[in-house]
Amino acid sequence: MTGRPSNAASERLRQAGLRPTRQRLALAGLLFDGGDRHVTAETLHREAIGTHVRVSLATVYNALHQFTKAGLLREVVVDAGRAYFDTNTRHHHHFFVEHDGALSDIAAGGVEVSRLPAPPAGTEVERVDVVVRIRRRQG
Amino acid sequence: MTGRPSNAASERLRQAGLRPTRQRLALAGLLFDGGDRHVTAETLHREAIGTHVRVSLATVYNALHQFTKAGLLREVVVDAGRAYFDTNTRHHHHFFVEHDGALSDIAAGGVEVSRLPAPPAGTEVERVDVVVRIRRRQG
DNA sequence: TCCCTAATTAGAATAATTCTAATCTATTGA
DNA sequence: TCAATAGATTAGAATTATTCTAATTAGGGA
Repeated sequence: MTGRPSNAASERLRQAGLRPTRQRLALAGLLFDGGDRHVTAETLHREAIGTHVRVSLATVYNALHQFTKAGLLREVVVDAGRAYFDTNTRHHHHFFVEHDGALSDIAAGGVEVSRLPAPPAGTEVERVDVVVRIRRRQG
Repeated sequence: MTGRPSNAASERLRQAGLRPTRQRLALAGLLFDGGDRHVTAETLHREAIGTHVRVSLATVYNALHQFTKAGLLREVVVDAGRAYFDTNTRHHHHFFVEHDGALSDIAAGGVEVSRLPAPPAGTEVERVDVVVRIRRRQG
């Protein structure tokens, strides 16, 4: 076992300026090997533990924030009590089921926001987020 | 001091099915005597203490949630770490400055959201929230 | 290889919120 | 009017979510 690790996750981390440590590689594998995902620190940590990766919850938080700063993830604000992270970093919006915390994407082209008023003097728009809160129909 | 309290705040609470207790009257006064406001539990508690109202932070949280359930307030989700409450309960949207937590309203008519995709099968739309994240222009 | 430096990890501390036991208040009946 | 009862309310304690920082680990040059 001499060669440097050089799989996709490792390369992705390297290019983001983050050392491909054991913990980060494992978390990146869970996050990026597959389709788009939405996670919280808690769900990702539980998943890591479930696959026998030894990593603390604090490290999961650190990694999620580092990945976000590096542009590999995007934070989604839909719940005042919990931070969600999305592996889809393209501009898009969300459906959110408050009852169970389920999140799903709406492609940017799927919603049109028009007639936005000018932002307050001295400020500029950074991003426009649309959250469609939905609930399961009773029955 | 015999007559029952019967000012505006008291009446508002009574109609919401909430006892007009000393704590609730004081908080309602701070919230509703004036124009529209945005508060967090922390800012409202600080304000109450500043006006010599003895009330615990937990009670402020309770009151904010009770007022929200009664339709006197509306929760605004713009920050994953902190709950904001808005005295403007009409349908509308928000500008949010992440750096300092400043919130301001955008009248419902000020934004148009069109071409919304149908929500996932078995669900119905409860509310559509638009958050325009802005930042102070550097300088 | 060893040392130096800087990045990284995770236990401890903090911040935000909720829970629940104790307290208070309104109402009823005597 | 007064006491007893039931239900609502308050706030200290507990929990949950997140961040901080000291100790550890790892990379790169001599």
